[in-house]
Amino acid sequence: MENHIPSPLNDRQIEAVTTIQGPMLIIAGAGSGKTRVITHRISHMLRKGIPQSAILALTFTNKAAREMGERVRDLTGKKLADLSVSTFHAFGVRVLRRTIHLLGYRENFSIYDSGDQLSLIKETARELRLSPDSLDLPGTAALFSGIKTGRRDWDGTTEMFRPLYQEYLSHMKAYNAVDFDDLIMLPIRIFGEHPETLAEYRQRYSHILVDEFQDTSANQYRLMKLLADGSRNVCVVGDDDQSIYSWRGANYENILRFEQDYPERREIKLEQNYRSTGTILAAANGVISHNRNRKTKALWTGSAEGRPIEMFHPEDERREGEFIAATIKTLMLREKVRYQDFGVLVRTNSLCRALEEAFLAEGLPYRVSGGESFFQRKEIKDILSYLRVMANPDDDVAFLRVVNTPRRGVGRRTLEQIGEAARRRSCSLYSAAALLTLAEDSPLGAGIRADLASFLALLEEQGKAARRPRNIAPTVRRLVEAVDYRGWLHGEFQKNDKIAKWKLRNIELLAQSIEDWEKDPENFEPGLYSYLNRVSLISRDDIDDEDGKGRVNLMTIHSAKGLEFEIVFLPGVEDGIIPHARALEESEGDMEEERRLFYVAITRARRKLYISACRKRRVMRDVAEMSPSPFLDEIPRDLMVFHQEEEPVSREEATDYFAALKNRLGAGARP
DNA sequence: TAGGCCAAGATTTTC
DNA sequence: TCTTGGCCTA
Repeated sequence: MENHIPSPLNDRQIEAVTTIQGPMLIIAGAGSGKTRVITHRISHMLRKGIPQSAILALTFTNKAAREMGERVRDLTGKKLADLSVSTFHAFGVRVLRRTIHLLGYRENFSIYDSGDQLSLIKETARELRLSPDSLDLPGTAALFSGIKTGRRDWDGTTEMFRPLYQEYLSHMKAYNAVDFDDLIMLPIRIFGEHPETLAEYRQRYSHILVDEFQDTSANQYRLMKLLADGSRNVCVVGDDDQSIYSWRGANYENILRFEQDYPERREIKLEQNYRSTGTILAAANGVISHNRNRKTKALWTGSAEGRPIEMFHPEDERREGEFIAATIKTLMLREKVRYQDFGVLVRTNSLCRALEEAFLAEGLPYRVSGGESFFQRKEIKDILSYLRVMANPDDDVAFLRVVNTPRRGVGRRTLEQIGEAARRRSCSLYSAAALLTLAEDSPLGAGIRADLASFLALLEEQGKAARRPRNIAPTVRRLVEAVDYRGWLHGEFQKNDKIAKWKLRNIELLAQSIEDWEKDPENFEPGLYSYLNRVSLISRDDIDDEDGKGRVNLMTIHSAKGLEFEIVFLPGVEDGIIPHARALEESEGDMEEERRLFYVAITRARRKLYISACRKRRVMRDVAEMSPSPFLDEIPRDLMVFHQEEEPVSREEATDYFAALKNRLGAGARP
């Protein structure tokens, strides 16, 4: 059997791949070939005769799930339609699609993302007459999430928000809506309250695998354990040093918990790094060794030292961008590095802008993952909200979003009246609106009643259409016409016609993507509900992977986890950015998480690492003096070379330089 | 009562 | 820089 396994796997890796019964903990250091181990392990299981439908692999991002699925397919040469590789949240949705009725929800439930959540909290606060300035919305949302998932409890300072929370919950239930936390919590509840359902799932999934285990939350762990305790064939793969999602409830102590819960486990440490040069690894080790809460491990590499890490201190973020763009161009010419082999990794999305400007100016093709996702764009959310109301008329948040977009004369007063009616009858805004258009004693004027009535009729009619098989995309196109979204956009952006055109194009792209999805022969469930479920979980990194070739990658460190690049640039390595000032405010322990983040950033690089820290930086409206990140002191000095700030190379000079270089190379002459 | 205009405030990371 | 909320006008 073993000779089916490609030779480059080392002994530990082979052990990790071939031990498929019983619990297993794999501690996989950065660059230790983790993904290969996981994909080989799955294909090994398949070869051993474990049916694909019995395997459940859980990951963190859609991207990771998709890549894992693809790799296994490549490895086995099979389609594997029954193999479950998905994110925890997507798995939660699948469970809920089948079982949510057990909790009294209907199957057309809406999934609220954080934006929807914020609008609901805001709306609820308004109803409760809470003064809006006493309310820190994101903070409240974080509190609610903490309460719901059991990470926090009410205390002296938060107690006052309790009624708001209760109200929030009852609204969610009334709207037939769930939030991201619910996608984990509700399956746990269902499994707890309905042992026969749990038994079914245990029966089905005899082999469970969890990737990025250090990022599982306490509840994801519970969910995993519920499923795994049937067979106890559960394999978790993680690295405590790369735990960077504690703000989302991730808890690397799950590794310790796993060791307690599964005392019979096999434990394997993968410590050989196949990715980076000795220099880069030494820098990473230097940094991470300052963390006190970690499992000791010694990452080593057989690779050569490689070249030193280059440090820059540009004057401001503009210079920084120019420097990075120019360096990329130089390296491409001198070392024949391809665009896609560069990764530019930032702590916060806001740092992207200056870099993008520089790349645009230099004509460097780049790809940003992160920032505003396609599905977060206003025009897209508008259209999707229309679909959501059609699917689930009880979804008040979606209703509010579309009821006056494009404007149809429904203003504040009208909405108040609809809201009042809804409260009195405890029904949705949609039903209340329907009622008020008909009622004899309606407080609404005749004009507005007619407008509302035709709006509701439109939703009704298009909703029916959208439910017909493979008819979502045509419905979207018809809808755009019917509400004259085009005319509205042109009106809204009179001064800038380009924006209007661009937004319309986005909508057409959306319609196109829906059409592709509906027509995909491998899509076994092409309905409206399943479409909406699906798009709610699509986040930033999920589109345009095809044309990612030939572009420089610009992304946050968080979204770079699991990826690697020949050459990595880390801009903005300044105190207050990494470690991030806001993160440190929350608690002291977050310093270690920030350090892990920096560690993850460094270990993405295969061959060469550039780090820069600006002296000044624009922050919102004004310019702030910056100082270098304290983490830089943790990198051994002898691994770095410092660059004085040079005059930025102008475009003409650069062109001259390249021309000269080409001449020289062409002539075969030496400098 | 709806919608336009202006000023102030704001954002760490993702499913 | 962009978004949101409040105020004013029609």
